[in-house]
Amino acid sequence: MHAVVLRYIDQVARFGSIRRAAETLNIASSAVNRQILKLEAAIGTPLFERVGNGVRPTPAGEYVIRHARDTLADWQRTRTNISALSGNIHGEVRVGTIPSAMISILPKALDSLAQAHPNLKFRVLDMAPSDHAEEMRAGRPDVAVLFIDRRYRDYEIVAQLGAKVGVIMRPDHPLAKRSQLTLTECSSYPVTMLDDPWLLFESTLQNEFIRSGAELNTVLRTNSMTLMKQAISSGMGLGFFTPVGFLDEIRTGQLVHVPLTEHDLAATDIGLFVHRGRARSPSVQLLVRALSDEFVRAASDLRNAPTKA
Amino acid sequence: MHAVVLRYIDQVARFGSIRRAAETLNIASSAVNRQILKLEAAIGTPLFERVGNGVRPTPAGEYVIRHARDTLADWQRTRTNISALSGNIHGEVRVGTIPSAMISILPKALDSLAQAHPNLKFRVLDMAPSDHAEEMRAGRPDVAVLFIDRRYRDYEIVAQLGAKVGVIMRPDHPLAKRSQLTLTECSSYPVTMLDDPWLLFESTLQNEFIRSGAELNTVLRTNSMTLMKQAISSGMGLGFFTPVGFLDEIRTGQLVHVPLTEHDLAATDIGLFVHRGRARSPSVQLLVRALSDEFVRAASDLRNAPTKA
DNA sequence: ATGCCCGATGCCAAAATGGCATCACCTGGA
DNA sequence: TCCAGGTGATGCCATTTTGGCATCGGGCAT
Repeated sequence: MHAVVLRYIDQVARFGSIRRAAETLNIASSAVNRQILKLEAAIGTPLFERVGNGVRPTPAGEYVIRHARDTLADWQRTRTNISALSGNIHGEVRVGTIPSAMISILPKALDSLAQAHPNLKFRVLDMAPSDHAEEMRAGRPDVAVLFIDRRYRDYEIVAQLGAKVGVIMRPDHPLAKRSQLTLTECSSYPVTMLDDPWLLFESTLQNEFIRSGAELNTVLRTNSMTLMKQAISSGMGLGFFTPVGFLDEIRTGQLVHVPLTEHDLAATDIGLFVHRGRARSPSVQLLVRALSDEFVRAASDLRNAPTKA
Repeated sequence: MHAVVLRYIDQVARFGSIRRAAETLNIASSAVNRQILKLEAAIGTPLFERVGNGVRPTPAGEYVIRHARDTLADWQRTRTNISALSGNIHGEVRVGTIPSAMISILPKALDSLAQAHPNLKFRVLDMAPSDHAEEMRAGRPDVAVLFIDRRYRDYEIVAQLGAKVGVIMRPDHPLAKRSQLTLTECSSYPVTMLDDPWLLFESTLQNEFIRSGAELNTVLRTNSMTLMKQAISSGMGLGFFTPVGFLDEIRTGQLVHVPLTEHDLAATDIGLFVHRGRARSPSVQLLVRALSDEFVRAASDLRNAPTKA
C-alpha cells in the first residue's frame, strides 16, 4: 500500500543512522539513502542534517517523520478495522494508565475481553507521568486511565470516578475510625511509600505531597505494589493511595480508606480517556465498554463500602 | 512521497469507474486496474465490487478510501507546514460558515489576511446545513463559523458570540422600539424571507420557524442577501436574522435588531470552530486569530448598539 | 596519525509500473 | 432479441524505479 520510504525515514529517524536503519530493515544502506535523497529532492528541503556520525532530523524532517508515522499507524488501524468487518476482532490497543488502575480495574476488564476475543492484544504502558503526558499529547494511547486533565484535547473522557487520595490502613489501626485525616496527623505513625511517589499524582500535586512526606516516618519504601499491599495488610504502616487500587480489600473490610483533607490531593478524579479519532474502532470500543463497566462497578463499591462510616 | 495507488483509489472511488479515473489521471486504465488488483491481493479482500457499469466500494474499500484521502490531505498539510518554516505562509484553508458570517465577519478577516499573506488561499464552503454537518463530521473544514453544536467533537470552539435570532427592520418601523417580539406579533406586518430559510438555523429550529413562518405575510422571498438588505432598508418588510450579518447597519442606526422571544430561536449562539488536529498549522492559526478579532469586535458592536434600548 | 564508521555514488541486475491491444462481460436501447 | 457501447481483466512489451555491491571521501575517536 504505502511507499517504502515511509518505513525508511521512520527507522532512520529512530536510529539516527541510515546504515543501522538499513540493517534492521534487511536492505542495502544505499537503497535507504537514495530514497531519502530522492524525497529531499522532491520536497526541495533537506530532511536530515548530516552530522559526522549519522543523521539528525531538520525541522522539516520532523514534520515528515511525524506524517510518516501517523500514516503508518493509521494504516495499521485501517487494516484492523477491515479485519474486524469479518468478525475477527484483533489488533493491538494501547493503554496508558496509573498504577492504581492496574491493580483491579484494568486486569478485570482485560480478563473479560481476553476470553471472548483471543486475537485482541493489549499494550499497557507503565511509565512516569511526564512520559504519560508526553504520550497523551502525542496521541499515542488509544485508551487511558489517568487523573483527569482537561488539557488532553485529543481525548474524550467517557467515564470518571471520584477517587480522592487518602490513607490506606488496617481496620484496627488507631486512625481507622476517622472520617478524614491530614498528612500531619499521620506523621506520628509509620507509613509506607511507593518508591516513585510521583507515579501517583499529577505534577502540581507532587510537590506538596513530597514536601509533607519528608516529615513522615517512612518505615517502608518500595516500588513493588505487591509488597506494599502485604505490608499494609500486616499492619506495617499507612499507605497513601486512591481507593481504586484497593477495591476488593475495602469491600471485604480487610483494609480501610480514609480521605485526606489536603484540598489539592482530595480534588483528584480518575477519568477514562478515549482517543477521539479512534473511539469507533471495534477493538477500542470493546475495551472502553469493559472499562466503563469496571468504572461503574468501582463507583458502586466505593459507595457501598464508603471510605469510613 | 506516497504510492500512486493512493491517488488511484481516491479517483476511482470518486468516479465509480476505473477507466474514467484513469482518464482524469492521464494514465492507462490497465495501470490503475492493476494497482487496485495488487492492493486487493495484498489486503486479501476486494475493495471494490464490480458492477456492470463500473465499480462500487465494499465496506473494506470505504475504510481504505478514507485512509487514502486522510493520508493525502495530511501530506498536503505537512507540505504546507514545511513551507511555512521558511516564512512562506501559503496553502489553502477550508472554511465552513453560515451566511450571516459571510457578510461582515468573514470578509473582514479574510481581507486583513490577504494583504499580509498573498500566498494564502481560502476555500469558503457555502452550502446546505445538512452538508455542513456532514462536512464537520467528516472533519473536512479547518475552520468553521457555525451555530454552536457540541457534537462536532473533532472541533474546538475558540470563540463564541451571543447572536440571538431576531427581527431586522428600519428604525422607523412600528415595532422598532420594542425590546422583544414574538413571531405572531410580526404576522401583521410584511416580512421578507431568505428563500432557503434552513440556511440560517439548525435543523431542530427549522421546523418551528417554518411552521410559524407559514402564517407570516411574506412580501419578498429571495436568495439574494444583497437584495434582502436593500429591501429591508427601504422599508419593504421585516427580516429574520441574527444581528451578526447587520453589524455595520445596526451600529450606524440604519437598521434595528429586536430579538425574538421564541426560546429555541433565541438560544442560538455562533461559535468559531477549529479542527483540533490542525489548530497549530500556521495558516490556520492566522485565520483563527483574525476571526477571533472579528468576533471580539462584533461582540463589542453588539454591546454598544444593543438590539434595542 | 590511524582505523572506523558514516553517507554518497557509479554500475548493474531485478522488480515494478505503465502502455497497448485484446478479451469477456454486462447493460441499455433499438 | 440482438447489437452497440461501455466496463474491468489480462498478456506482452518498453520504461521506470528500486535494490545490491563495491567504492569513494570525510568526519570522529582512540
